[in-house]
Amino acid sequence: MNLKDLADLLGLSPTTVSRALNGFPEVAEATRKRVEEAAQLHHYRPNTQAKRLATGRAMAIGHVIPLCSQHEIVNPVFADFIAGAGEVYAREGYDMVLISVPVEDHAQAYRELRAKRNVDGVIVHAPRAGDGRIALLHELGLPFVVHGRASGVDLPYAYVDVNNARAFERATNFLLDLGHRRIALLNGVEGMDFALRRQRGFARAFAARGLEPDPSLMIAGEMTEAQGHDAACDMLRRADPPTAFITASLLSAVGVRRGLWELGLRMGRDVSILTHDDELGYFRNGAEEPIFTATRASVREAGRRCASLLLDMIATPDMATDMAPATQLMEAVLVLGASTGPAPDRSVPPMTTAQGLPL
Amino acid sequence: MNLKDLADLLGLSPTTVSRALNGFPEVAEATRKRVEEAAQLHHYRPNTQAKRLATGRAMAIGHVIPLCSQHEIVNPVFADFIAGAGEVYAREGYDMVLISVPVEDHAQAYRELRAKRNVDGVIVHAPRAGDGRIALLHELGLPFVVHGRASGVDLPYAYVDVNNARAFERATNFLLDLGHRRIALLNGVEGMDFALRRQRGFARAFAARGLEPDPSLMIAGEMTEAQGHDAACDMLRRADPPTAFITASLLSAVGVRRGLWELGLRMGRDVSILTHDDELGYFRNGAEEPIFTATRASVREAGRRCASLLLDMIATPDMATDMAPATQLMEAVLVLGASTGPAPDRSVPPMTTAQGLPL
DNA sequence: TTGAAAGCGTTACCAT
DNA sequence: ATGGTAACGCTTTCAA
Repeated sequence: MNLKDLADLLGLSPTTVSRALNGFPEVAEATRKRVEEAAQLHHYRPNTQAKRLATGRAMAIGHVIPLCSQHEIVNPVFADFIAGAGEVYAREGYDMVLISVPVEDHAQAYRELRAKRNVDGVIVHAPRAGDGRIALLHELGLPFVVHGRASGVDLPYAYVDVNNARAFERATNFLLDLGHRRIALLNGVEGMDFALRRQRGFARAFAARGLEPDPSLMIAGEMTEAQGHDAACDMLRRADPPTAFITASLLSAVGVRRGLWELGLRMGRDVSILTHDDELGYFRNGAEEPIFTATRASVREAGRRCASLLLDMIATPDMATDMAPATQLMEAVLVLGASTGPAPDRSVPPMTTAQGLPL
Repeated sequence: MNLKDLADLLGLSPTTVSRALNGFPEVAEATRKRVEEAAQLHHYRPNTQAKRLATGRAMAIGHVIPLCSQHEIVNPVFADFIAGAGEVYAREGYDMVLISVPVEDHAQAYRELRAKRNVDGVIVHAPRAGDGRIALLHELGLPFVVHGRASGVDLPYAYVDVNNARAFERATNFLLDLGHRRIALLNGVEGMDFALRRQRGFARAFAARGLEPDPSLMIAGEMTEAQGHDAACDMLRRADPPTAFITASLLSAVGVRRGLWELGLRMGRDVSILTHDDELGYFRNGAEEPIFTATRASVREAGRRCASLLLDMIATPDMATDMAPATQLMEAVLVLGASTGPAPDRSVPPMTTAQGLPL
């Protein structure tokens, strides 16, 4: 059942039927009703490909996943981001196309994407510092929104990001206020923009007090349970162990926690742990809540915002030139709960949400 | 730059250019060469939408994600599966379209998918026992491959699955052989087919020795770290605690392990833990390796196989009627390593791969 | 070996 | 308010 069949059936022209179904104002109300009923009855659905060809819009958004054989796609955060974005696309009638690209040939892949015209825009995942994709997409004139940012890229571009630097600065300050001086930072893979910003915030807190973090307590790598465990065991066995850990993901924190147990130490008494839940701006003390669940709402929200932003940009092309209002920085939220287990010697007071802080 | 432009440029007809580029045998070798060079030079890429409309093939596969507000999409396994499938699609020139559907209206969603013709086939994720989607897709005549199976569905259908029942039967037997009688099963969400099969295997091992598992030691739920932790703490504090745990995911196992530490117990000495890594058929003792990494290769492979299978089915439509050779059952692999920490009283011998076992 | 022309199922412009 | 017709950019059939 296509448009013509339906039109013939109704004794109308395809034009009128199309107009009726697409809500054009000039069609008579009685006609519209008749058309809609017939469409319903015969389960008519316009052929996507034909529509796309005729309108010149792909009605699809590409999510390009850098496939460096390792991280990112395995990141559970990714799945929730996708879920959030998917909500928006579904509502707006867009398809979400996943495109995994071996990191080697960005350029080629994006060019093809552009030339083949099968997406109207692109979400850029996992930006690195100085990420070349931004300049490339600019050059190609393909609308895009970055999930995160890319330090060192001077071009204007739309993004949705968490305030990673401030979040880690506050977390570090919190620990410094409690008297900690030897604080370990378990960060994400070097080169990733978010990791860079987190490190900056960490260093800034020290610098503000004329202090310096110990470089040997700062490590970068995959944010796995093993990373946390190994780092904790290694660092805590040294002559001058850290008294606190800040980790870039809940998984790492779980690992640190396991390390503590193995060494007979107690979280909140012997060692403090602050966890930043992947790209979300949540911190908490330890991992007394289920892994992943706490963060999901926020990542979903980020996905939703990225998608909406991009669809807006596509709808109003001139918006692309005036990028400033399109960028969104989700302020990090600090949620520091009491630690679990036996009452800690040094209790951890709840901290309020960081609202309206300047960037 | 479209086909006509290129043709004009070359002084050829669009027909010939199209033929040259699509490898038709009748075009002169010299012409083909000339066309290919010009195409390269001018970065010509056929318009996807036009091609799709003309050929009637969407050149896209849909991955429908049941969005029950909770599980599945958060499942990190999903991301790797997608990566594997993505490899195949990229190679074959297919797009991967992600479609998240609120569980309520399957039927409607699949019907639309079919009517709009924007995918050539579908991968069914997270099948439940008696999953209605299989009958629906059959009825719609939309090619599909299931990742997993659906107990109680009598229709023939193509799937790629792990031998969950046998994997859990073997794991249970392994523990029973060691003398364990009170074995806890920390399973996935009730209703999911894979969880059902795992439970069946577990029960089968007991039944084969005329034994019965204690129902109070069998729980079903989200496979999170918290699930494992809470279950471990709860069960181990009882009057007759389990001496071993079998968990349906590595995350749960990490939780159990944390529970042990908190209660002052040692893995491998006081309590054994066997972990089944999500849908992969890997078992191991504890979690001494990084979470998620061990499983990745297998899930990717499953993704690859599902995708290839579906593309084959699409290429040769008659294959759909003869489904038997299309199904693939990946035999579960048992990898039981030595436990970490101080030498356990009861050492855990390495177990070889299960190969060529009957279903 | 090449080309002209007719689709593919829409939308959009210009009449009426 | 409705209809004829020309795009959209490709593939495919039929001639030459």
